[in-house]
Amino acid sequence: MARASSADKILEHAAQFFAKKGFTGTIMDELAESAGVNKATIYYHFKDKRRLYEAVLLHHMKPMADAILESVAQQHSALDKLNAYITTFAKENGSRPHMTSILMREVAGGGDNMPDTTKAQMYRILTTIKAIIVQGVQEGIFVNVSPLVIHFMVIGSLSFYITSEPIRKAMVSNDPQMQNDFVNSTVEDVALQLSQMVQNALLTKENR
Amino acid sequence: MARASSADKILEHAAQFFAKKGFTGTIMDELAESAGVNKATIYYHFKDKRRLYEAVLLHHMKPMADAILESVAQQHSALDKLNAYITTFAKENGSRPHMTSILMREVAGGGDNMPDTTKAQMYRILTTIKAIIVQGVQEGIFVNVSPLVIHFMVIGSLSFYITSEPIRKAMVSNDPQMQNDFVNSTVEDVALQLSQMVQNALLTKENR
Amino acid sequence: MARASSADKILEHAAQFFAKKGFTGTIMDELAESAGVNKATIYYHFKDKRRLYEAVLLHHMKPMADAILESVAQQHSALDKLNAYITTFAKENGSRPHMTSILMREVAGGGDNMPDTTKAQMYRILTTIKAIIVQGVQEGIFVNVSPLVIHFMVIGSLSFYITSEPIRKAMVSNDPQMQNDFVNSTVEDVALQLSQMVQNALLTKENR
Amino acid sequence: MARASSADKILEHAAQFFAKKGFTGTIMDELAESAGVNKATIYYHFKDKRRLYEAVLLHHMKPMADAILESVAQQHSALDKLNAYITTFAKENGSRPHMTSILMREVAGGGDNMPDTTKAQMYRILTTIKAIIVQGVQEGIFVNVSPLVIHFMVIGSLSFYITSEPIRKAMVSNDPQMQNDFVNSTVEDVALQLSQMVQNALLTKENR
DNA sequence: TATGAATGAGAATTCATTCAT
DNA sequence: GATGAATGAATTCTCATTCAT
Repeated sequence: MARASSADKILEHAAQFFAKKGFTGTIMDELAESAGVNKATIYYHFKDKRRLYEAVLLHHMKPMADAILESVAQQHSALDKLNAYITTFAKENGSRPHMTSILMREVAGGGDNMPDTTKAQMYRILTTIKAIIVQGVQEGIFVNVSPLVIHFMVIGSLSFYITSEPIRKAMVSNDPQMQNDFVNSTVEDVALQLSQMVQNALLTKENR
Repeated sequence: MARASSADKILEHAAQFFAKKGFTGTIMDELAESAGVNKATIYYHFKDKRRLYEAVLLHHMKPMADAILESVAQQHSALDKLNAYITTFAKENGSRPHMTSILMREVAGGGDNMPDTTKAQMYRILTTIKAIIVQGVQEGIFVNVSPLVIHFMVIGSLSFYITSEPIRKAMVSNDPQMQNDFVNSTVEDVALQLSQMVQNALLTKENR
Repeated sequence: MARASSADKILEHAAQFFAKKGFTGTIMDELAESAGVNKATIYYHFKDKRRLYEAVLLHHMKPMADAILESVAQQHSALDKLNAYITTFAKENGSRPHMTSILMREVAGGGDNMPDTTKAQMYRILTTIKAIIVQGVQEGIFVNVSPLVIHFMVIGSLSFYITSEPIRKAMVSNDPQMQNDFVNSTVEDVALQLSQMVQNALLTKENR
Repeated sequence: MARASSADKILEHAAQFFAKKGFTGTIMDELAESAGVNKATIYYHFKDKRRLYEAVLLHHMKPMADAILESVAQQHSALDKLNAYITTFAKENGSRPHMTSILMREVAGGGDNMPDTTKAQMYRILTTIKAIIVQGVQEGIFVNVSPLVIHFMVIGSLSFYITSEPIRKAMVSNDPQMQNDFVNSTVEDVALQLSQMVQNALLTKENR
């Protein structure tokens, strides 16, 4: 396997930094050192900090959205699609925790510096959940509920769960009793419980 | 009513800036101009940027946690407490959207910048939901589920809902059809739906 | 007399640097050190390098153009005006050699980064010589010649004379015989000779 | 005709850049792109920026000085020599406007960056005008005047005329009336008028 | 309380130059 | 001859903070 190129290393470390420190909190000097390249090399490949940021987002968002849409497309019933949606969303975000953090910051900041390419991918994901719910309602198995609420319930729950890991760890270090409740679970566990809850919330009485 | 003091104006505009731009993204010069005060005046009142940040958080977090704990304390059954928890959390955050954004950023960043006073308030809130669920399980009406998952479901859903408003607006401006689904709803609506869903998820079959 | 303010000191040293090194050749660090102020102080007063440059030009160009127009206005005949024009132009430039250098660079570069305010002052000067020549032609004492050629003859000769001093000195250091011809003369001398020549060139035969 | 070699293209574009932007203002990346070659190719051919600059100057200065000295040498009387000097100087510079700009910048900057080879050529030109005037004085047809003043009058007038073309064009674009005076003339025209004026200035009364 | 001026310590970006291929 | 990648050394600009008034 080929050694990771400079550009790849930069992209990888940049994702970590942007996640942990945010855009303004990320310092190019530190990033360069962390990635093991000269600072000017970052500029050679990405022109400037903002474009590096955009490159990082693009690098993750498209595959993530692709994975979600694909896994949903492979299912037929609205219920299976919903589960696929939640599961894949959880899996993708769980394996790209940096991206989750970055997107949370973007949401918190009103998305003002979210590149259009990223917005486009978010829109694809949002459109997908909407279609699933519309289908479920037509199938007569879902109550008529705002797709938006469902969407935010899913991404909100999972995003907070994924990104809150360090905080949870810090919290329980003061209170070992909470260890079990707060730390020892996986994204998959949470996704499963979430699936169950969302089903309970969405399914009409006669379909539960 | 007394004219807002310099310190109050600073606090107010600082909350906006920290929410919109984050801690590192907030520039003291811009804050001063926005608040209509001299930059040195900020330093006179708050010593430095970090202490200003802490003042902003403290200013909002304590009342918020107080309100939640109080409203929960006024209820007796676990179910009523749960509803009070969700409703008050939603109301408090809905009226302090800046705080919601700031906390989301903190979570995204691993809480490294979060002052201990803020952590303490978050801990109070977290402890409350845990107690509610424990009570519900003891009452035999709740299934035994991780309080953490419930907590993140609530704060995740609501936080994303509240903070995503500008993004949602931007999204629908391209697609007026989505207007109804994506924008025309209130935090209260969402809190109600969320309450219902969380109940469905938590209540044992015989209690639904 | 008040001590020179930081802004004044910066302006003064900046003129020297821009004259000697050009815009791109001027290094803010060096300028700050030379002016005895902190680098950030330059930015505090002038925002950025370009605006500092513009401030320097504005600071000199307006008084220079004013002086020329005034001295011309005090004369009545075209011939006296012409002499006033040349003499004042020479005196003003002789006492602001930095400005002369800066303007030469601007001319050499096509004026692309000459601020509009500077262009406006140059235009005033150019308009003045034109009016003088038109008047002289109407008075019947000047031959009909392009004012532009006269203008460039005057500013070209004087600008080269003024700015070439260091080069001339360097040249004669190799050839002491040339000392007399090349160095020992003043701007006033040259202006006088120039006046004489321009008169000879402009006056109709019967008026010489 | 052979396709221009890389080195030729570089030399050509470098002259443009050095004229338009100056030495420090010329950026190797931009030059490479403009010349359509890889940046490293410039270094392959010219070693470094300074040597490229020297190559550009040498490429033009020697032929220019040669042409002037030759054309002067073909004349016998001081008057004819003077005319040849002015005419050839104008023609050479008119056909190498980049060189004129570069030399103006050098003069403006005190010649610190001027390579010795270039200084040598300038010295040849300067020596020539001096010899012409000395001869004219000996012939009894020229008044005794500083050759330096004559020299600067000639090169100043012509240099400003040649290099100011873009500025003049910009000026008249606002004032079409000036079109005729300011733009529609050629270097040859100006050289002719200049010759006439310099003759009037130099010739003793009885020889005019 | 409040402020205009000033600044030290960064932080982003630039740019001439080199080098392996 | 030529080039894409990489870099060291600047260089411009920023920003939290201080201080005299």
